[in-house]
Amino acid sequence: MRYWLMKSEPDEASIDDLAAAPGATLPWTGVRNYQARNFMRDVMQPGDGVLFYHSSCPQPGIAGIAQVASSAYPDPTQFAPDSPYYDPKASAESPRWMLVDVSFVRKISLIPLAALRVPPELSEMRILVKGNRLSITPVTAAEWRFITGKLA
DNA sequence: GCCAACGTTGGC
DNA sequence: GCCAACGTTGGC
Repeated sequence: MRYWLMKSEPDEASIDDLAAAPGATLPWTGVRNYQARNFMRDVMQPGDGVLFYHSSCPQPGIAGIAQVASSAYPDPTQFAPDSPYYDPKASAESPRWMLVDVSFVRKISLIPLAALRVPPELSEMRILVKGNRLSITPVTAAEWRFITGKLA
């Protein structure tokens, strides 16, 4: 069992959108970065814990808890010419981009980015390292416990 | 809108 | 394989 932080722009898919989705589950479409893809393809397992992070918005921060709900399979948006995530170099025979399904666990009162930067226990979090842009990053068990342990 | 930081592309 | 140019991310 591993833990992850996954960024989503709330305009695209917020924690409320996830909760409202059919089965409270969404396919994590649109990842077009190899490192993030490899995490989903090679390392993630159903049941892994996910910190659902809102990015590129007025209040960036952790907005909820989710979990990995499938093993990896090809991201269908790479094959859709009308999708912003279309990749002409991908084909059904050799898909480039893989994703997992993510399920809602619960919403939390937002933990702002600025609050994450305060405790020394979280100072090594990948999300907080300067220059980090990865949309999916591993979270250690200690970081997970520290964050989820403080929730009401 | 700005800008730092990073990833990808493509010519050589 | 190098590296400059370009595009993107994402907080502020």
